[in-house]
Amino acid sequence: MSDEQAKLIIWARPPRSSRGPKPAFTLEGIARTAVALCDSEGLDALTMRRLAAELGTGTMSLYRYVRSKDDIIDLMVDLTLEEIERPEHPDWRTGLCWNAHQIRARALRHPWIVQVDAPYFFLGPNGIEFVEYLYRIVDGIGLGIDEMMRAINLVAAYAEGAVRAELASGRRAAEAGVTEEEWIRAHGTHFRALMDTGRYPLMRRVMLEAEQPHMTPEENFEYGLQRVLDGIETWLPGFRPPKTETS
Amino acid sequence: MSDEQAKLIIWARPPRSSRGPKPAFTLEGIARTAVALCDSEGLDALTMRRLAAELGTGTMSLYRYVRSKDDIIDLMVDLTLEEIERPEHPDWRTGLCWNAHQIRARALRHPWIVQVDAPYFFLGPNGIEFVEYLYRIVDGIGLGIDEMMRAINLVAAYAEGAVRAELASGRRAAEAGVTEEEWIRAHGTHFRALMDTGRYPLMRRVMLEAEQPHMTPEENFEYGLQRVLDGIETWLPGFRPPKTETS
DNA sequence: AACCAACTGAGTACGTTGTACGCAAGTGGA
DNA sequence: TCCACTTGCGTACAACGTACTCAGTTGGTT
Repeated sequence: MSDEQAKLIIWARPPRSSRGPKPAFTLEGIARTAVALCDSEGLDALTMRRLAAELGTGTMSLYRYVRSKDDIIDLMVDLTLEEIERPEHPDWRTGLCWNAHQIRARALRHPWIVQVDAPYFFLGPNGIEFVEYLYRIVDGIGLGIDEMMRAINLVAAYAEGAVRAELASGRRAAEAGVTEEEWIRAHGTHFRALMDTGRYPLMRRVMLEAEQPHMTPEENFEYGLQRVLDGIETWLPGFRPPKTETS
Repeated sequence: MSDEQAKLIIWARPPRSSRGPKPAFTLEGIARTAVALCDSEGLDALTMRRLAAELGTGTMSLYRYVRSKDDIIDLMVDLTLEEIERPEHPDWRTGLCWNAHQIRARALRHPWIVQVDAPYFFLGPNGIEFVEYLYRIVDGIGLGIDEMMRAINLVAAYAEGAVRAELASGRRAAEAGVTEEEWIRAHGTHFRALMDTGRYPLMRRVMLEAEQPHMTPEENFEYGLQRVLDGIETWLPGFRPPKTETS
């Protein structure tokens, strides 16, 4: 861990000389505090002043460790990859499926993640380890490096997009702060009127049937994921209709 | 168009009475100016003062039209849906494929879109028309409303996730402001050293083979999209070869 | 024709944000 | 011992979203 800390420093700050007082904090500690803060109070609560107070130090002290607030967010994203285990899998489909669910679980634990701009541009120690792990899942099944990359990116794109849609609308609804009844009163009548114009017969059906029990978000995610994996499977070289694995 | 303007007002502000001076602007005009501003200078350039100046009015005058800056962004997102045509398609696959490409094209024209938090929570006039259109694509092929919704959401999740990944890393690289050579010097050597540890043989292969020509982003997007559509197709009623469930 | 309620545009001001700058104090190699 | 170089951190500033306020404009009512 302290070995990886050294790598982090390269990204966030130039390496320290041996002169001068010992730093009172570590990048990891700072990031961990920031993650805890955002987990409980959301990304908007992450302020340099607030984070410093949480750490019991002065605001500007943080800039001895990072160059900007964005650096902190990069470190936070990398830190959350630490909690994703990396077991071996019997085949690529099981592996990619498991991975997609891990991505979703992480996003549910840390909902602020879907709000950060380019979460995968910065590759910290955990990120590197994670990406290598992804490639290992699709390695040895007869794919070239480009095909492996495409399969990984495809599953990642779906998982990110789906979980983002799942979380974002919920957060927006919460931010609006409206109780459900208030929302219905403000917009529901307007919507109902729009539906009654007859211009939107299909959306009308959606609204009517939306009142009966639906799939859980979890099941919806799983459904889409299986379709994506199906798609990869039909395209994979050596694929046989019954579940035969080429090795 | 002025009919739709009336709907917009319902969302953004209570309806106007006939008393008092005529408003100098329209919601659509404000949103259009804001879109032009963000297209050319990015989402960060969108400030209330800047937008007001662009319109040739006072900053606080904008608040006669919207309740907050977020309202403006909602209007902008809806406005960009206006430029997506809605032709008929011979079959659902052609339709969903075309739609995914439209989503990508829109994001390339308006890169700031992938930065807004929950683009589909607010359903403006164009958004409603667009969603109804999506349902029309998958209507009449024997799907229940839930299945239709799932098919649409799946393609949307992939398209959003893929285009977000495609754009976000590019924007981050641009923001870093580093020329390619500088980036290589700052991080490339660090990366090379990491690769030389032998811990990441697959990423090493990626880096080595990444120097030769790759697929264009367009082709990569198309590849993933076809896999997603394949996945839907294998699941559609009337097509039942293998039913592999892993969980 | 006169009135005034309801609107308009817009200036001023406030709280909060990220962070540049500077300084006193601490520390290890010379 | 010295001092180059670190540390934590207080102060300060520009820019942000927006609440408050007020003069000016308009059209329905009298």
